[in-house]
Amino acid sequence: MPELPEVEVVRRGLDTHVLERTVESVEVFNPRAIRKHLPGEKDFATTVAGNKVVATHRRGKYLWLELDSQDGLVIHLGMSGQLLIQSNDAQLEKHARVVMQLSDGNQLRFVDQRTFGHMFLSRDGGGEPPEIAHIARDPLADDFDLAATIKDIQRRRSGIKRVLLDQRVISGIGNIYADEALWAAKINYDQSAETLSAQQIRLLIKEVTKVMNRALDQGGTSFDALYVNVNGESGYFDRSLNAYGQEGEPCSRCWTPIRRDKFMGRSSFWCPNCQLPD
DNA sequence: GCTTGCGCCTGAATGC
DNA sequence: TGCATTCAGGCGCAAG
Repeated sequence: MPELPEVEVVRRGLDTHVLERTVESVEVFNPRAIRKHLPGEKDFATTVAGNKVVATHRRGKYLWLELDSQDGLVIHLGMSGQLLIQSNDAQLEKHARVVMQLSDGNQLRFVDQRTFGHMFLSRDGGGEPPEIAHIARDPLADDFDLAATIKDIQRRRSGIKRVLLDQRVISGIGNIYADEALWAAKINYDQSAETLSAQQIRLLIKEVTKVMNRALDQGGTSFDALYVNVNGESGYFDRSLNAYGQEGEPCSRCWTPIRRDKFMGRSSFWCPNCQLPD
């Protein structure tokens, strides 16, 4: 699934292939893809069409295209979403949800098998879309405030992993990066955030940032001219994972078998020796 | 206000 | 063989 580094790669791709182009027409193939655009399909298509893309932005895993009408086209890729640049005559993908005809003869296609992704038009007159104002800065953002984030984490009583996944506290961290950062920092996923020291949290954020930067360096180099995002897969999957998906495998630090727990309707992978519960 | 549980969705993998 | 069930997880809603 697209992690934050992949979303940033997509944004850069949009900068190259969509910026300064006009959206000539819009076709919605699955209304679920624009379920958050409350005025509906027809309004979406007619309001987006005719506008030029003047800037691209990202916050956490949200993208938005700034249009010359000052509206913002907000996009989230969800679990399986891709943005592809294809020529007009290229065969439509099976899971194509929204197709936008661009003025340069190409199409911007939103393809999403599992339809967790979505897009909508924010009509607030430019600037940051208010609909995503609750999304915190991610660790790669220029204005990410480390000290304030540490303080915010320390006042939460939930388990640290739930806090890491809470986009209002810190954005861009998914299940995989959370497990890997917790493993690297030797912290149990269920330990209450308020019991962690500032130093421990700083280490956690440092680890997650390191992983994101590595994936970003990788993703940035495997970029095809006609593909904004090649396959929606994380560059992180190419690297060896220390915890995520490693159930039963020996921990690479202490050889204790990695354990898997049910957590928030998903899985948590952790080393029962290195990441002792509090 | 804060914390917690879960529904949404598809297709691959697994179970009977 | 074939049908049913489980699993994956980002996000936001709603209940506690």
